[in-house]
Amino acid sequence: MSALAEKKSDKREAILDAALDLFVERGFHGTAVPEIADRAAVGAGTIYRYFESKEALVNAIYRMEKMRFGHVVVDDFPTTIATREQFRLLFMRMATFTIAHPKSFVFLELHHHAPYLDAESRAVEERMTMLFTAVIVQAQARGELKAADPRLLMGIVMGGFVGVVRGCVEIDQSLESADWKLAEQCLWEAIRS
Amino acid sequence: MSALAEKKSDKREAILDAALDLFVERGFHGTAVPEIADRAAVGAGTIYRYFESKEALVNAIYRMEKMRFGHVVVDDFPTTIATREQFRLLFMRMATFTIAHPKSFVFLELHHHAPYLDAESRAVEERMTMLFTAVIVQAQARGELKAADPRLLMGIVMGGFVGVVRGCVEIDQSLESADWKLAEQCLWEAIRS
Amino acid sequence: MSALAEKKSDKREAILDAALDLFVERGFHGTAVPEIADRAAVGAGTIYRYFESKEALVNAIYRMEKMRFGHVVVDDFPTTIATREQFRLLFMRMATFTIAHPKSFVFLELHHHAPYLDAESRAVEERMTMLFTAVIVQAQARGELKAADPRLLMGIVMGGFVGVVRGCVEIDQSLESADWKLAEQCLWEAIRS
Amino acid sequence: MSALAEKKSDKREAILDAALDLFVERGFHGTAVPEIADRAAVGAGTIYRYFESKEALVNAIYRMEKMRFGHVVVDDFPTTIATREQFRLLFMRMATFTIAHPKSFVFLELHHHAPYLDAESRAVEERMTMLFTAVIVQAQARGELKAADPRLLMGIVMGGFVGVVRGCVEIDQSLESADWKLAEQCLWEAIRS
DNA sequence: CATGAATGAGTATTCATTCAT
DNA sequence: CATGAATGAATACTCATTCAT
Repeated sequence: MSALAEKKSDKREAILDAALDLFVERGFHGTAVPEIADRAAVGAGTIYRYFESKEALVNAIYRMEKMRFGHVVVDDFPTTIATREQFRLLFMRMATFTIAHPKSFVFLELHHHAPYLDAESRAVEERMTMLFTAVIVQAQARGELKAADPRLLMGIVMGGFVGVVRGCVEIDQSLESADWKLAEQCLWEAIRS
Repeated sequence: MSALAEKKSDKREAILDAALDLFVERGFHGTAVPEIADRAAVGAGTIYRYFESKEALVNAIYRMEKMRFGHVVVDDFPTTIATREQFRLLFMRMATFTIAHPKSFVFLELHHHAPYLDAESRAVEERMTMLFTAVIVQAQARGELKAADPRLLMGIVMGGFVGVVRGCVEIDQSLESADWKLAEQCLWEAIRS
Repeated sequence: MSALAEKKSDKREAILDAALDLFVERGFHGTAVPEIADRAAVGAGTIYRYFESKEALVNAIYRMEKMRFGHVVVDDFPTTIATREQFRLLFMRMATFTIAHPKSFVFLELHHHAPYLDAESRAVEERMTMLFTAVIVQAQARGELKAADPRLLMGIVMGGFVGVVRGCVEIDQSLESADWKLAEQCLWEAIRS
Repeated sequence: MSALAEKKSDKREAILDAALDLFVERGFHGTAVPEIADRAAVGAGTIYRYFESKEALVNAIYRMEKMRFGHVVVDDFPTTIATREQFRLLFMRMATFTIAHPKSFVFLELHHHAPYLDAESRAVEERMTMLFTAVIVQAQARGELKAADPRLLMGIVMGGFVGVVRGCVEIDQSLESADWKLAEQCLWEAIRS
């Protein structure tokens, strides 16, 4: 109402942030709505002014974070540069996103295919998968990647990336300090022909 | 209570199986104890004859499965054969385990570092990690793997493996039919020097 | 706030109307204050400018409707005409009121002795009962009504009247079309000596 | 389990009794489930072992009491005796039921057509109404009742009966002491031709 | 031993009421 | 004056756990 910087609702944002944190820490079912309210410093009832239910809330977070991920990683993705450069760019953008929003990344990982995600959330996920697949297929056509099921290659790269991130998180190492360039090189060698 | 084959209690086994299934399907907090009892075809109270609490149950499963994984994957692991062979063996043993016990594998993945795992469960996990690390360090000493933090390499390999499994699960493809040899080759190339 | 016709506040009236409707449809506890606000097309807070609480609101309605009923039914009630005529007049005035304000009548019926009615509301109710009783006692003194406890006779007449109204409401028959004259004759025969 | 007299579940009965009392005193929406549990001296959760929801509970009570009423009032209703005798029997059976189960009677009155009654409950109600209607129509055919819409006559009689009961309840008079014979005579005169 | 009825603390959600704008 | 966002106590309902049988 007052400050210019307060574009959208303060509280909505606070709720989303708090819920993201807690869902990452304790899981969806392990997080009580009043806990979210407490951490967001709002009343329990306030959450229901912004989200119809706990499920609606988790879905809102999923879609928002997935799209944020998409904006950072796939927006303006160059299709004409060399495959090696494409891979590096993709990987580094993913690293950039993960460093900037580590919780978001972990959240997206954890909720990949959770039963409480609704059709729309799943659609957002699917769109992104198809994008990646297309890039891989194209590169395979140029003979620059191994001739395997694109899903296998994608599984290896995304899984490997997650493995690196998890390694950092588990030992409380800062993500900035990770050897992203080396990891990128490893995973490139995994899939290049 | 008579048959020789019935070493441990029938019921205990049934409970563990049912709980494993449900924890994988719906998560720890998403699974009610009476549901476990129903699927195990025992009374709800019976669960508490074998396990002190729901947490004790999930920890028992975690330790049991982790050790089963260990038995299949690391028992009698040859230290003298070539690194390439060591990697292939490790990878294929992991594939064997995952094909034989897919739920167990997914369970272990999902509960990696869950807050309700107790100290002992974490210790089991740690022991296994150290084992893998030792193998990697040794191979690095021989100059056969990239000279990176062993945790990075392990993250890539384990993550990549999980990525392949998840890929199969997501598209309901049988794990037997996955191209394990190709995946193994990819991940070897990822980490070899 | 300007027009002469707007004696009391527009909004107060709208709130009373909306609340009457909803209390009849869903009961006192079954009606949410914001619902009343919505139907009255005012803000939820506005209700509290006019009424101290939900209870105060229901009491205000009760007293207002009870007094409206009183004005139609007992004002200028002739004490000198024949008992038969008195009864006919009373009955037809009640019918007139019920036809004009069916919701009000049903509301009064439903909230007869509700625990959230306060002392003043109960007093309004009592005054009206005493009036009726006096008429009955007088007529009994003239030997024109059965020599029973006046409360019994009043119970029969008022109950019978309600029964007729409920019959119409239940089958969605318009109250105008009811055979009021016949009903009046029935109930007169019930109590006449 | 033990006592012979304990045919059905003790607790189920206690819950039904407590709920009947409270629904009569405070209405459906005005009664909290834990209040019912308290008065029934059972845990709140226990209610849900016997009834799926609060609505299921109120419907169970409605059906049970309606049928109990039916058993007392309409079972073995003689069709061959004189109409005057039929009416007296009906009326006195209703009085007997009301004296024996006053709360049940008031409950049935209050929940007549409540929106949370389900189709089955409504069907029970309808069956009884049709029974009464048939008796009235028959008597009209014999020219012993006024030639009015049977629903009107039924409304007058049932309404009048309720009026008498309410009169007693309001002044805390015992129902036994009511002058049922006189009331019966009044209502007979109301409808006889 | 095994059971499942019983429990009550805990959960998601609603709603009467307040108050800053 | 009027509002409706915000609140938190209260509600219906669930579920881990116990215990009499």
